[in-house]
Amino acid sequence: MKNIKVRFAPSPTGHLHIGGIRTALWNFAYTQKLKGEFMVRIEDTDQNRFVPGSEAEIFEMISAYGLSWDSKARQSDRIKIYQEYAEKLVELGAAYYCFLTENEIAEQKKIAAENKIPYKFGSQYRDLPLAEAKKKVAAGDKFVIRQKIPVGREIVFVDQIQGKATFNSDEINDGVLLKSDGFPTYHLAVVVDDHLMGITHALRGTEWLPSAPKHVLLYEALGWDLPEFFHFPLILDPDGGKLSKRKGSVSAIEFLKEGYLPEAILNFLMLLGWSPKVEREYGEKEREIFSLADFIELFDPHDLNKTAAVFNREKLLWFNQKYIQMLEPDMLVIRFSIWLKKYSENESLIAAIIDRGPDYLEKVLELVKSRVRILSEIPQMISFYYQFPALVNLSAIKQLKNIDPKILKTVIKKFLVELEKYPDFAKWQHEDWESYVRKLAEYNQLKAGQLFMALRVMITGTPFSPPLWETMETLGQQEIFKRINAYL
RNA sequence: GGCCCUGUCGUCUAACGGUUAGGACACAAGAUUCUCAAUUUUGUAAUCGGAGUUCGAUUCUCCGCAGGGUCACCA
Repeated sequence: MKNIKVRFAPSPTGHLHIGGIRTALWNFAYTQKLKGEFMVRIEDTDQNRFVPGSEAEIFEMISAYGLSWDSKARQSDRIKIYQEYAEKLVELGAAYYCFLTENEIAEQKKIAAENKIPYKFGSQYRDLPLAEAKKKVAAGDKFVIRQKIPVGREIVFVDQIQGKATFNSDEINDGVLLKSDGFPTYHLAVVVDDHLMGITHALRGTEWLPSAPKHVLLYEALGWDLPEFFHFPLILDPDGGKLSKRKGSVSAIEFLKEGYLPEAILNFLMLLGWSPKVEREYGEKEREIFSLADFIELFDPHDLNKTAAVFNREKLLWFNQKYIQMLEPDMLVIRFSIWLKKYSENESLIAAIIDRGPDYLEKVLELVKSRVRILSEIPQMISFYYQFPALVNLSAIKQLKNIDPKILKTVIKKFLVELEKYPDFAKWQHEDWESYVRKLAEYNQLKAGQLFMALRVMITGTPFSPPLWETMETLGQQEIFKRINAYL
């Protein structure tokens, strides 16, 4: 069996969509599994939609998500080739020069609409003798090359996911193959490239299924073998339709900015339209955590679902939290530091973090780890470990409502005074802090929980924080003194 | 609207024509607990509707209905 070759073929028209990462993942995984070749082909044949920098971002994102390519190509480098094949198709009678202008076509549509009849494209140049067409071309007439779709033909091909697909050629119109600017359209370029580059398996979204018969016709005209087609379903928005911007990020780079871990996103994405084919005991918990390596081993595009999947952001968040929890402490430090440098704009916090060093950061991160879903939540959560928190009105805290502020103040003062009697308190561990504060509450007949809360708010600036004792240990006595003093 | 595809808990999904229709996220309740989380236990929740085939249908067929894709000199 010959080696497989697949391609991921994005257009540089803006940020790479997260669905593109899924497409790339499936293509990549399949080649990794079968030791094939994975090509990234930049489909930049629309000069109007070209966005500078977008191509570089595509490659950057593929790498950032842990994937890699074996080869790459750019369609704008291959214009000559497409032109040759367009002309060859004309010679073969599978295409023709068309001199209809866009205005003339618009006029056709308008007339159809006025007469309330469905519009069907038709060109009087379809059967113009080639010699005459060439004469017009030589004379400098503007033209496009259109595919000459045969009349009354049934086009049948097999899709590995959708099954046998049958289309009637009469429902397809003579689409443009070569535009008047000399660039090919997708339909020409994809067929020429896939053949010339030796693509064996074409994995792409179902939005391409309706145009697949056009491609089949082109393969046929040129006498080429079809690749295996896999048209997989789209990712849907919770509101229906394609995944849209309104409810959150949609581009690969935005998810990274928000502090999602690529491996978590990959794990989420691989399960959108696919599930592992494994024997399961009835009622058994099913595995959902898969590394890229696991996935490569298990994935087969033939197992892909036919149904579109809704992008469930809650579940993505859950995956991300899981992956953060699974990170070793030192790895979390590294991952967070990289994210911070790249995407955070909180300069003062960044400076403070660098100043205190990685060991301190590691301690701090371990305290917030189980509370973090995405990395961008961390700065807010850890800032009090680095910066003096804002003063809070204690009586506004729910748990401190029915406690006399005077009594509280007295106890807090005692807390500081008593503490000085212990010579080695600078080295106190969290257990020491805990037993000390508990005793203090007991002697003063204060509810332990209330004293804890008061200290928590004074030290951290918020009623929701990581464990108090560990936090005190981490901050150290000097800092605790300063913060509590601010309330006296 | 034409053509094509798809309908299992709210969502992602599992189930040789035979299971009390399973798992995960979310949600709810309990346990744990210094707060918030995390963890853990339990629970609520689905085969779109109608005919047929069959001893038996989530699974096969047909008809409805619903959702999606597509009908560009965009990919």
